[in-house]
Amino acid sequence: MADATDSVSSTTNAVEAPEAKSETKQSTAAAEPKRLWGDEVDDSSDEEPSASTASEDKVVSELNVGELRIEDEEKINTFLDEPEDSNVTAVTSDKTPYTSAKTFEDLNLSPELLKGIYVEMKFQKPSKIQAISLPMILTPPYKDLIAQAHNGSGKTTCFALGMLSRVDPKLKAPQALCICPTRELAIQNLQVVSKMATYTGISSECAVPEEFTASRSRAPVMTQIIIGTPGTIKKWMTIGKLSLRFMKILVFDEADHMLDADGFRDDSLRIMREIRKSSPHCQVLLFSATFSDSVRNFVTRIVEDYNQLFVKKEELSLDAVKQYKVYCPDELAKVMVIRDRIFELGENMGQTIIFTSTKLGASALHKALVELGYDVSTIQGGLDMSARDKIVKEFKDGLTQVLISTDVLARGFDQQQVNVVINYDLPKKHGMRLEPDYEVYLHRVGRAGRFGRKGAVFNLVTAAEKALMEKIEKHFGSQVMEVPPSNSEDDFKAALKAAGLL
DNA sequence: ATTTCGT
Repeated sequence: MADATDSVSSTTNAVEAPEAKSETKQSTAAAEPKRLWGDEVDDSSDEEPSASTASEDKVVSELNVGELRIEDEEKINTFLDEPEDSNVTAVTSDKTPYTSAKTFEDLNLSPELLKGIYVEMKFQKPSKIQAISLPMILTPPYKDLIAQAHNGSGKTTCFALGMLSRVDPKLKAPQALCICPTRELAIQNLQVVSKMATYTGISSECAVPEEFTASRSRAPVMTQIIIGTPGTIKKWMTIGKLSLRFMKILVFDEADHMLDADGFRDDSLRIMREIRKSSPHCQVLLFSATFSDSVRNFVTRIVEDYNQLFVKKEELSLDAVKQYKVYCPDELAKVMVIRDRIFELGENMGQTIIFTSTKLGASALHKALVELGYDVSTIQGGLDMSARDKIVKEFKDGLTQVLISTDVLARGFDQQQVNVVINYDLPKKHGMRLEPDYEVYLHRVGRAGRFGRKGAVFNLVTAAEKALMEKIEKHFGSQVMEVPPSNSEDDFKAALKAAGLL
């Protein structure tokens, strides 16, 4: 693959940056301390001494990716980095040479898959994260991968292409499995995969709970790519409907949540163990925008000989949107803010998602806003499957402007028209009054400003939540501007203007 | 708390 760069990189253990200039290899890497994937990468200002990036003769590429630094450790680990803005770091586990993909042609994909990428998906070239991760995924020996990727950076494409290119189109048996935390995310991912697969003849289906269908009455799975939620996948496995013998690749979307003790860890591990029993060489990919400390320590124990890729915390999408806080004396004030400010000003701002922490809270807010005469819809896990599907479809079709949601949509939900996110309440760690759930906060924020679009987040904060808000600001080190709740529209107008929405 | 299922 990648014949264009053969002469440069055939003997180096390198993932080349997409826009790497061939002349730029400099020997400045010696002083770089070894950094493991589990280490904190944030808050420490520039650990990358920018003095070494001698900018005189440097052509700044449009992707802002400079040359890679290569450093051989005494161990087999090789360290790859991007000096200029080291927001993506890849760590390979051995000497397997990887060359980053400047184009999709570099990836040795089938012509049918390539056509799907260009014609159906209308992609032109790999995003930064795709350029680096895809060669790691697709180059034999197929190593496991732990990848932290921005919200909306195209990580779905990474594992979708991974699955599609590892599947043998002629073998009519399940060969790729993707596990997601919610039904909605599984359905969304399936839509991406099946669109990408248009010309390949590769089949895909969802393994999610359905309202009127019993698993036991279905035929054994012959679909090649399965995307689903833990419960249904487990069910299909235990009743023998899902053969694992031909499984080549296992993907965890929102991997940190899937492997969090407080999330789906038990289910995920059980599924993974079963697959490894039948298919010991099944490749495992872990993708998420966030990895909490405890999870990333755990994760490195369940995969071995893995490649890894991570980005700095401050690069994780928080800067793409403007964050605001509105101190509200009580809950009524929150409703008034939504009514008088967001709804009144929001006409041309695109769609809005209002997050609540509980199903009850979602229903209560729904009731209040409907009573005020507003047309909102609400989704939460307590609803019928068909109702959930309908509400998501209406929102994705643009028929609904405002959607109230629990954290069922906090992760991964991709709707590019969403420019405003409202935290009706702030995410808290389970059972902890004063401890914010930073990961959920970041994922909620990530629903706005998809793919670098403009966006604004309004945190509606009561006195009881003030400490949470302060901790969140401190944790991310990002400015959350205060907007007064009631004085005049002008403050909100200014906030929305600053966010680029008015 | 939230998610997913089973029972």
